[in-house]
Amino acid sequence: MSKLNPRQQEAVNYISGPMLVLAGAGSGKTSVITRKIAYLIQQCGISARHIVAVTFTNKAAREMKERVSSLLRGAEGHGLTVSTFHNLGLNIIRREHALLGYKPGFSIFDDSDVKSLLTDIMQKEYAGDDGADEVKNLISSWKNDLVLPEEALEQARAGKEQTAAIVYSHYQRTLKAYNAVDFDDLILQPVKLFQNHPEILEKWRNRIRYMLVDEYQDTNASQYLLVKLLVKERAQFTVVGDDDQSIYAWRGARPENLMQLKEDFPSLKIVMLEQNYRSTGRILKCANTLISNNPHEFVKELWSEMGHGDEIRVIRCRNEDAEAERIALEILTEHMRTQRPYSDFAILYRGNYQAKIMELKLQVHKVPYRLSGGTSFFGRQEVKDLMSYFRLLVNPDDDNAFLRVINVPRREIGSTTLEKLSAYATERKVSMYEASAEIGLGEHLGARYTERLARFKHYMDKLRQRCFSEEPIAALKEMILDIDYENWIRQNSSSEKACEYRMSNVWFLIEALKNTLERDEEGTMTIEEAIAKLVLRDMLERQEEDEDGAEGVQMMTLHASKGLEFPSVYIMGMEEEILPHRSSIEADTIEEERRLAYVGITRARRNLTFTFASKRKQYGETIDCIPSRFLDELPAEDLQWEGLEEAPQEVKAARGNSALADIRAMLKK
DNA sequence: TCTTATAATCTTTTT
DNA sequence: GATTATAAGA
Repeated sequence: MSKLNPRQQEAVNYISGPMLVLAGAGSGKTSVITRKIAYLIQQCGISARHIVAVTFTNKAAREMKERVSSLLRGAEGHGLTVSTFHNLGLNIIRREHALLGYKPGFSIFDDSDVKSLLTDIMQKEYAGDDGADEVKNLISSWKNDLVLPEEALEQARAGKEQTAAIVYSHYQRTLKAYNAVDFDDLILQPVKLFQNHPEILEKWRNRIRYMLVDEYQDTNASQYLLVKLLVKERAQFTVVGDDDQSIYAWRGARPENLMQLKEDFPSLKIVMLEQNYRSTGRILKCANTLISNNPHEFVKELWSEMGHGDEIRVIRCRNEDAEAERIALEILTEHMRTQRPYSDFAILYRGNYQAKIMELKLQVHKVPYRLSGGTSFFGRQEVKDLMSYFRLLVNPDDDNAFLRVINVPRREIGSTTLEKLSAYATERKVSMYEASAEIGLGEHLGARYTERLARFKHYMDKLRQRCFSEEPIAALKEMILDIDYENWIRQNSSSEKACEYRMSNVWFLIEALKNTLERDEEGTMTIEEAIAKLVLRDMLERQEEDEDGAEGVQMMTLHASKGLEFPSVYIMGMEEEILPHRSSIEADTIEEERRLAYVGITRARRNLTFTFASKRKQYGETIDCIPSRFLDELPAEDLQWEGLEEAPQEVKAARGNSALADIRAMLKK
């Protein structure tokens, strides 16, 4: 406790009522949460079983767990729950699935599953699939706002919204038929359950005596309601958040929830943490000046005792190639000169697509790097294939998984056969998998094709039995050999090397499944649950870290960098249309982009460098870039510009940070 | 009826 | 500059 400053101590010690901790970047927020958990257990005599801490990412949950256990002795921490919102929701649905009308082994649809299902529905039923993405976003925001299909139909106004609402109800029925939930359901369904079954809610309330929520500004309406339901009258909770780091409004987060808290819980105690233990004064000044351009409910200003520090550099490069080259070379020479490990450096960017060129340059100069986050692993064909096999094994109702694996590898079952199977299955009201071996199918399909379908079903049936009665891992490994998946991958790979790499992903996934089963503390995990955890990416990142070791330059999106810190930070692509992103300029959500830049800046401990390109290739065409407006909002006296010599007159003038709007207008013309 | 080759489309961020 | 819809071969 002596390591904490007075404000932090206050935040840890106050347990008699609801509490909000407004924690600025680098103000020791994780310390407060972890120490508070230890305090609750050791000083207040609350059993760890009754404490639940919720975060947004698996990474944060894992880190918190580790830090808490280092503060505790022996079995004190046994039964403590530290998990993501989605994992908590999954556990609730798992335990209460019968009441919600789901069968055990239900599938979790990830983003790409949802998208393919929606395009399918729209093509079949509503002539055309244009705007499937838009519909997906609308449905997601309805779900985040606890709007059910019937209500959506009522309140939908414009034509677009109306079709979306119709698709929504269709979509929800289909999910139910597939015995599947999507990510939003993981929160929505528990909330519905608690609202309709007070006795179940009571049960969970008795289990959860104290609740802690991290990154509270990222909660959406349904997540907040879930918290509110669980803590209700007792109101024993602490939430920690920072409105300046709210960067997830686009997926339904409501930073207003911070204000709402004061209204919902009038006895709310607020503590503000403003001392920063991470960055130099210059970096903080940069961050403060930038964010002061946003309107504020809570005004806070970060300060630190870390000294003034070096100037912040802004480097202009000829094009995106030179930009990446510059960063790679600089990290290389810095590493050589100062012997600082590569892991001291981080490269941050707005979109994942920017990573590609950077990766290339790092490889050329033999700089080791670690690319973290991203959907890349689960987006891989071989991973999707295998996951679909897993899903179909534990959930035969999952038509989506069925369609993905039925012809992988080739079983000579094409679209026409599947159309007919689908029509028959719908008529009989069974899943496509179930329908595959039904006698009546023969009336609609030739013997040749019914035979092919039946053979597949019988194989999977046998495999399922083995998975549940004997060693599931061994059975799955055998399956991969049975279906000769390696050969299928080889045919679809450009080279033998690519094939090898993809097969290593396959075995990695099997290993991850095995480890998830083995690392379960209670020893009660079933294969269904292990697969569900895999979809939520739990247990996966840890293994990646174990394998690669920590050495290497860290590359990630600005979003993924939240909560982390690095001695040296490079933020690339500081240009209009990138940061702020084009669509944010159009939608007029510049504030969120500014907060994104703020998050990036506050990741840096000692050195901070911005880069931008004056020309860049897009759509295969070269376009002129305009430096980001955020650069102009930084304190000019703390910046050191570089590479402006050959810049066009307009950009040069922009440096002085005046009359910028005019110059921009000029450049745009 | 299934598979392979060519043309048209887009790119934010994530559990 | 890479991934999905469409058309022609097997």
